[in-house]
Amino acid sequence: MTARRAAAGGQAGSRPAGDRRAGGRRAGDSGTREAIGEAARAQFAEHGYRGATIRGIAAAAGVDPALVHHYYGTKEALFAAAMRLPVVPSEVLSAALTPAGGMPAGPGFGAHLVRTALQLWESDELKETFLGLLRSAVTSEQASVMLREFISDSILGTVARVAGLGRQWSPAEAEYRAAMVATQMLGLALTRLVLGLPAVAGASVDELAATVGPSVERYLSGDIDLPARLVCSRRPRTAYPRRPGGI
Amino acid sequence: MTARRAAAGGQAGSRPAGDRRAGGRRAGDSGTREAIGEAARAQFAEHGYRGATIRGIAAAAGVDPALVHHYYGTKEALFAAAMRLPVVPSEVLSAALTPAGGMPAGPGFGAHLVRTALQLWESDELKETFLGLLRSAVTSEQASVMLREFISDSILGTVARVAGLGRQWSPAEAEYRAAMVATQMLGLALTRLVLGLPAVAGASVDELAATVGPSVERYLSGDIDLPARLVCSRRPRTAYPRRPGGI
DNA sequence: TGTAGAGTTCAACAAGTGTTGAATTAATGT
DNA sequence: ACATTAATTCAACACTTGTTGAACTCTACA
Repeated sequence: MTARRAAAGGQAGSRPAGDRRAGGRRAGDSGTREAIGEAARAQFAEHGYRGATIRGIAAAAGVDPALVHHYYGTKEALFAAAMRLPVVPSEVLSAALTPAGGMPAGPGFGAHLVRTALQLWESDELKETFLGLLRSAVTSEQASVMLREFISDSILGTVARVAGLGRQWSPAEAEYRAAMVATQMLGLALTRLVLGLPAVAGASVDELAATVGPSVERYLSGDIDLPARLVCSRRPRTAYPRRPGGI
Repeated sequence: MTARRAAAGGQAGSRPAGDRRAGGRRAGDSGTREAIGEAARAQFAEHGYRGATIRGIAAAAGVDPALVHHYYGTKEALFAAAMRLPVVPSEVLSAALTPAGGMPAGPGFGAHLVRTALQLWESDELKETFLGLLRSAVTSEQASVMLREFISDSILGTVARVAGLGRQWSPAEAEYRAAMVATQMLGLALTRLVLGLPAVAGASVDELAATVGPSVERYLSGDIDLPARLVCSRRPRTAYPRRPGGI
């Protein structure tokens, strides 16, 4: 309660603290909208789309539930707004993925990638967005689409582009290789952040990077056994051939 | 609606179809309890613990919601009962993990393991249990504990035991290696079954086994970079040192 | 035949959900 | 000083949720 004042610090508010009259406008430009957004991101990250409630978000922001609907219309819209990444991740990713001293796809690149990702979601608002997306995508159709697009467009595209520098990959092969990386990285996130498997959650970033890195590197630049249909690049891109989970 | 008759077929019921009087006992031993259990497993698999509702489960079983509470007491108890594996998986796993012709940890063992797992949850009641557990573990504390224990005890233990035949691993090292396998396999399940990433969901079992298999094999029998604290086996087992997700 | 008991349904309660509209207060522009 | 408008709260609606207790109907057994 009243966590809003602390959370939205530095935006405005020259009025004395502790005033809580009933109804009425408070100040010209309080950071309430942003406070609601941050509270929503935190709640979605912790409970997922279904588990997070408007009343809970409002309480965390120190605000009436009706204000949530006043600023963001519906719960879906609030979720979409809260899960919009604060920074466009492609540039951040490209910058983070290039190790100091050029040579993006050289040896040790996999470990560098894993370490970067682990550090990125170790403590940040990016972690909240990612966790909220992951927790919600498992049950909500909308969130599933959002996470899928987020992974496909932003993450996989960038990873494939950076890692494929100097190589001649068909788009289909690049997509497949990047998807394998996603497979490993999402499993790492799931077991470490969500499930809390002891051996994974208890390991350090460097340890995990050293162990998992070579697998990722193999997916990106190794001599893997590609599906036969991908070698001659007939580009079956974004074909969505099957969806076994019924999502 | 009235899917119960079809779902619980072959149990009993010698009365004419289409009767639906109000109240009262129907027959001596209808398979209602089992029908409710199956409906619950399906609903939990599709919507997760929070998303599945008692009324929905009852409707899927063609039964009054009160009957659900009559047989299984509360929703939590129903979930626990529905997620109890129909077959003890350790024996199934051990049998499935040993390729025809001995030599459990030889070359190609990783691909065999991946193929086995993919086929196992391709179409079965095991897939429903697993999906229900996975979908629920992301938001429900109880389900998270269940899935963690399920993975730690049943899966990881068996995998580590089978793969470590003839090797001298400390328990801590075996646990770490098996956890890395879980990392990869859970990521595969998440992207293929839940998220439906095109490149992963569209690939065949054999293709994925060929691509992912070597990674798993490396985790199990390869020369990986182990954390330094694991080499001298001071057994920090089940230590739960940290849980970043706040689960 | 009668009685105990299991199977089943009905109706409702209390709590929590997203959402809405009216009312209230303060800042701002004229 | 006055009207406008944005920010905020209150109170409620319509709905869904898990859960409960009473009632009803049939079978099984004495």
